[in-house]
Amino acid sequence: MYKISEFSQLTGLSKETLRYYAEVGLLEPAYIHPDNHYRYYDDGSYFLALLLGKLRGLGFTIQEMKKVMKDESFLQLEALLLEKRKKIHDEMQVLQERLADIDAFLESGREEDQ
Amino acid sequence: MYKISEFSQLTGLSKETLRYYAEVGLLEPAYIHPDNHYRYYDDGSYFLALLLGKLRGLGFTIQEMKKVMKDESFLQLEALLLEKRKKIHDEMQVLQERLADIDAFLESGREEDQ
DNA sequence: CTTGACTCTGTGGTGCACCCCACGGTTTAC
DNA sequence: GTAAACCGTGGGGTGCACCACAGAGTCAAG
Repeated sequence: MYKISEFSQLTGLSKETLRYYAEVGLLEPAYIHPDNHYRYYDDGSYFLALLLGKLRGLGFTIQEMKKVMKDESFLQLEALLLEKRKKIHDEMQVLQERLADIDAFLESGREEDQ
Repeated sequence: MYKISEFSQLTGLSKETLRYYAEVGLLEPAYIHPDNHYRYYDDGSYFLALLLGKLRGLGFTIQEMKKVMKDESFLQLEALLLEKRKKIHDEMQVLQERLADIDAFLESGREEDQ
């Protein structure tokens, strides 16, 4: 059982982030001491925290991470990763269109100069 | 001279957006009646509002639009468009890397299953 | 036992680009 | 003249993912 500071160092997630993740129900501590309300994390938490850190790095939002955590067996993890993959792809499409729009705008500006 | 509602319809920018753009110094009304504080817009405003609407569609932030408006001659417009173009390009790079990371993660998951 | 390090809760702030609402004054059309 | 439509200001709220801080309680080491 780790206290929050130690767990923070183990996982690379800040104490505030851990508190926040607990608050939104993303990663609850394994145990909370009833008297002082200290949060205690265990090795199971550790595994989950690493996964969350990884997903965060991949650009997952809190809501998307929640979907991942809801399924304790992680059988859906692959599907959710593919879903995220598609979202990112769609975002890239939008950016691609913006690039094209800017190019068109630049082009129209150059014509006016002639 | 147009009052805000009419100008909103002409430009496609909502009244709240016009109020907001005035507040942040992006597009000031051509005239403000000293008694009732009504905002009045003219044809010069119209041109600028159309440009702002266009830039907004291209994903420009307020700060980026401010840069455009600071230069009344719009001689820098092309440079600012190219600057934005680069930013979008960089964003796409980030997304591209995320896609690759997700793919790598998917791949590592599949290996474990064997 | 003391002291310093740790923890908790609750609240406020961040940046972005607005939207919405209440309240009160104004204008316009009839 | 009156009622409907309009305008203003000020404030609060939105969603995201935290960070910062104050004040109070708690733990661990010497």
